Amino acid sequence: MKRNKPKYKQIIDAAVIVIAENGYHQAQVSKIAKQAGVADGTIYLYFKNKEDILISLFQEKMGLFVEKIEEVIAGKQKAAEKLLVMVENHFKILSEDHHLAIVTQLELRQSNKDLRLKINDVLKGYLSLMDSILQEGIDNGEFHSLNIRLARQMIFGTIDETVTTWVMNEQKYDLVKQAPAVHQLLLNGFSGQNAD
Amino acid sequence: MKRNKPKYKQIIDAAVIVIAENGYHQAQVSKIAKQAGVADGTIYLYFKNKEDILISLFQEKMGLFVEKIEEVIAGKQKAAEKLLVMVENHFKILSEDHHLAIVTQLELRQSNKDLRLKINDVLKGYLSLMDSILQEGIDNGEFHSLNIRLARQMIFGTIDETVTTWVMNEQKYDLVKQAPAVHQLLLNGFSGQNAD
Amino acid sequence: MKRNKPKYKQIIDAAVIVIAENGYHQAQVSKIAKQAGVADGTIYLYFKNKEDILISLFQEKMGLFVEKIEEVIAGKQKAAEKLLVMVENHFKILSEDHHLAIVTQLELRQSNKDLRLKINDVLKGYLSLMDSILQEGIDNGEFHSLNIRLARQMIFGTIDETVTTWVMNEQKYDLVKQAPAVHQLLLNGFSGQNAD
Amino acid sequence: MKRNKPKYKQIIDAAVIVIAENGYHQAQVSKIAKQAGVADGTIYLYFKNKEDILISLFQEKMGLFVEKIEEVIAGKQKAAEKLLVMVENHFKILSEDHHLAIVTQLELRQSNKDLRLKINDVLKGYLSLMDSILQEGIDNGEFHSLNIRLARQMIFGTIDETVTTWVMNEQKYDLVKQAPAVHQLLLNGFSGQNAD
DNA sequence: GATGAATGAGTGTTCATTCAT
DNA sequence: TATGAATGAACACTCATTCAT
Repeated sequence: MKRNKPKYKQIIDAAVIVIAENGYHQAQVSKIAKQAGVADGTIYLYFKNKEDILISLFQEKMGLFVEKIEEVIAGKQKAAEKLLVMVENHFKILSEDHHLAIVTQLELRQSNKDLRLKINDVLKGYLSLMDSILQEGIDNGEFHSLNIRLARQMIFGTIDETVTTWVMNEQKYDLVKQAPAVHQLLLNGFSGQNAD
Repeated sequence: MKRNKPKYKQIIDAAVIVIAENGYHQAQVSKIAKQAGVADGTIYLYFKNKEDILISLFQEKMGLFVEKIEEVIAGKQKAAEKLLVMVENHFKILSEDHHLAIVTQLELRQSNKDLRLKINDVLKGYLSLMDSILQEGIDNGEFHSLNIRLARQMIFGTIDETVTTWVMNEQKYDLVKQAPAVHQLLLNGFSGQNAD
Repeated sequence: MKRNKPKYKQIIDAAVIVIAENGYHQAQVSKIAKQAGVADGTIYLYFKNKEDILISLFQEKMGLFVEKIEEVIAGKQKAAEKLLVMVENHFKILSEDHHLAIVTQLELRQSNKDLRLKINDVLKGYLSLMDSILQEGIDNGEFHSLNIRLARQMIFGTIDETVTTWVMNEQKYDLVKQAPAVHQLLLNGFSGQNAD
Repeated sequence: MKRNKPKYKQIIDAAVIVIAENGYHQAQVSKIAKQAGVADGTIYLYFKNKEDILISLFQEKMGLFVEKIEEVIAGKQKAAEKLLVMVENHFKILSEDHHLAIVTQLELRQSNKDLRLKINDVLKGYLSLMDSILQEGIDNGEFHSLNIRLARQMIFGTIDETVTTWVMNEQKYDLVKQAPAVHQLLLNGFSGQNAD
C-alpha cells in the first residue's frame, strides 16, 4: 500500500507547503518534487497525476479532520455541545496549520470543476457528521423540525465563510475565540421558531 | 465611455456563456470573441486584458445585483422583511440566469488570488448592504445586539453555500422556494438568544 | 505631388522623433500618427505602407545631406580639402540633430534586410560623391593609385563607426572636433605608400 | 556545464543556419528547434530565452574569432604584421562560413538595442586586441603617435564595412584577396603623417 | 481629403508527463 | 525503485492596414 510508505506523506506535505507559499498556479510538480527531496519522476510512482496529489492531499487532511472531530464529539451528550466542539475544533485545526488553512480556503478552490467535484466527495464524510448531529438534535427535541440539508448548508457555509475571511485578513485575529459566537448564531437558528 | 457602447456588453455576455459552457480554463479569448461576433483584436479595444473582462463581468452583473436588491428593499419597512427579499431576489436573479449562476458559483472561483481579491472589492458593496440591514435591525430592536461581521458572514456564507449546492446539483430543484426556510434560519440566529 | 504637401514632411518629422525616443520596434504607426497630429488612416494617404515612411525618411534626410555636402565641396579645389569638409559636415549635420543621429546610426539598422537594401540604394548618391572625390584626387596626383571601392569603404566605414561610437556614448563629446584627426588618418591611407 | 553538452552547440549551429536562410525576423524558436533536431521545449533547457540563444551564438563564434586571431598574432613580431594577419583571418573566418557572415553582418544587426548592447560587450575583447596592437606599434616606433580610439574605429569600421559590402554583393568575389590592400590603406594611416 | 473603429494573422514560453538508464 | 532529460501542445496579445462614414 503506497499510502503507508514514507514518501507518500512526504510528497503530500511538500505539496501543502509549496501551494501555500507559491499559490495553486505556481505549484509545479517539479517544485513539489524538489520540496519533497525526490526526483520529478518519483512523484509518478506514488500518484497517478498532479490532480491525484491534490485529491490525496485533501483526503489525508480531511480524514484527520473528521477523525479528530468524531473523537471530541464522542465525549459530548447534547447536540448543541457537539456542534460547539465541532466549530471549535474546525477553527482550531486550521488555526494550528496556517499552510493548510491557506491551501484549503484559498488555493485549492482555484482547481477546476472536475477536481472540485472530487473534493466535494471527500467532504461528504464531514457533512454527514453534521447531518447526524442535526438529526440527533431534532430527535431528542433540542432542535425543532429542520430541513437538514438547509441547516447543514448554514453550518458549513457560515464556518467556511468565517475561516475564509480570517485567512484573507492574514489570520490577524484569534479564530478559535470566534467559535462561541458562531455557535450561538447557528444554535439560535435551529432552536428558534420553526422554519418549515 | 466604453461601458455604454453595445460591444462592451456584447463581449461580457459572450464571456458568461463561453465560461459557463466550457469552464474557466477553456474560455480562450478567441472563443469569447467568436461568441461575441467580433474579431479577437476588438476585445482589446474594450478591455485591457483577459482578466479585465472577468472583473468587468463581475462588476456589471454584481452591479445589477445590488441595484435590483436595493430597489426591492426600499419598499420594505422591517429589517426582517428586507432580509427576506434580499434572499429571495439573490436566489431569483441566479435562478433566472443559469449561465451566470455557474460562472459566479463555480468557474470564477478558479481565478487566481489577485483576480479574486479584485472580485472581493466588487462584492463589498453587496456586503455593506447586508451590514446596513443588520444595523437597522439592531437599532430598531428587531435583532438583538450582534457581532455584525459574524452575522454577515453567516448570511453570505449560508446564501452562497445554498446556491453553490443547487448549482452543483445541476439546478434540479427550485432555488427560490428555499428562500423562506433560509430566511427563517437566519432570522432565528439574529432574533434569538444574545450571541455576545 | 504628395512630397510637397505639408503633411508629408510633418509625418516624416514625427517618425524621426518617435523612432528616436521610442526605438525602432516601439515606433508604431499609430504613435507616429499621434505625434504628427493626424489620424492613423491619414498616414496611408501619403505613404504606401510603414516601410515607405522609413525609406522616404531616409531619402529626404539623406537628400539634404548630399545637397549640403555638394554645396560645401564646390568651394574647394583640392581633393584633400573636399574630403575634410565632407567629414566635417557629415559630423556637423548629425551633431545638430540628435534625433536624426540616433535614428540613422542605431534604430534604422534594426530594419529587415529588404529595407536596408533599399536604404543602401539611397546611400549610393553619397558613396558616389566619395568615389568622385577619390577619382579626382588620383587624377590630379594628390592620391596615389587606389582601389576606389576599398578606399571608399574605408572612408565610409571609418566615418560611420566614429559616429556610431559617439551616439552609443550618448553624444558626450564634441564629434565635429574629431574631424581633422579622422581626415588625417584617411588621408595618410590615400597619399602614403601604394596599396595595389 | 551546459556549454559543453553537445545539444548546446547543436542548437547554436542550428540558429546560425535558420537565421541565415530565413532572416532574423523569420527565425522562430520552433524553426531553430526543428533544424537542431530537438523539441521546442529542449531549447529552454539550454537557453533562458530566445535572446539568450543569440547572445550565446555571438559569444561562441566571437570567442573562436578572438582565440584564432590571438593564436596567429602570437607568431608575429611587428605590429604591422599582426595587423595583416588580423585582417586576413577576420576575412578568412567569415569567408569560410557564409551563414555566419550573413548572420553577423546583416541579420543580427536587426536585433533591438538591448541585445546589441550585449553583443557590443562581447565585441570588446576583439576591440581590445586591436588596441593592444596599436599601442605596441606606437611603443616600438612602427606607428606614429595615434589617437588609439579613432585608429581602432578606422580599423574596425573599414574591416566591417568591407565584409558587409562583400556579403551584400552575395559574396561574389574573393574577400581574403582584399586583405593586403585593406591592410596597406590602414597602415598608411598609422605610419604616415601625425594625425594629432 | 480625413477619420478611427475594426480586423486577424502570428509566436515565445511553460510544464505535466514519459521513459531509457 | 529512482532518476531527470526530453517532449510538444496550447494561448494571450499586438499592430499594420482597411474602409465606411
